[in-house]
Amino acid sequence: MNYWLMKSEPDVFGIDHLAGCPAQTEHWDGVRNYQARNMLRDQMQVGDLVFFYHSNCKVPGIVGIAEVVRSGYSDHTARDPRSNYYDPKSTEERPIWFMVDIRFVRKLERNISLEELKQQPELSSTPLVRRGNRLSVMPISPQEWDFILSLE
DNA sequence: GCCAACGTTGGC
DNA sequence: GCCAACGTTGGC
Repeated sequence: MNYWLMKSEPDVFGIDHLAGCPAQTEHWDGVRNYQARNMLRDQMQVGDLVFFYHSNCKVPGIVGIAEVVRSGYSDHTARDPRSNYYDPKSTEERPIWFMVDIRFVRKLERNISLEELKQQPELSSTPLVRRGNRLSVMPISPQEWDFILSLE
């Protein structure tokens, strides 16, 4: 059982989009970064919990919780020439890119902004608050998970 | 919209 | 295999 944080732009796919999906479940496609890919492919397990983070918006921060309901499998958008995420190097037999399925669990009672997270000494070593971090999927320690929830 | 930070690409 | 150029991310 692991904890994660996943970033998404609310204008593109926000927490309310996830909540509105059939079965409140959606595949998390389009990750095209090897470090994030490795976590999707190798480490994320069914039952893992995910902080849903809104990035590239007015108030970036954690807005909800989701659960991994299918572990890593081939990201089919890499094989779709019409997709923004098309990568001709990825094939059915040898996929390069992976995705997981996540299901909406709940929204937080209030959004916890990046600004607020940065002010917490307990979170000083989490990758999220480190400057210049661009990972769209990152691990959260159990201690960090509990602490962040205690801010809610 | 700016720009710092970072990852990827490709020439050599 | 180095590294400059380029593209992207994402906070501000």
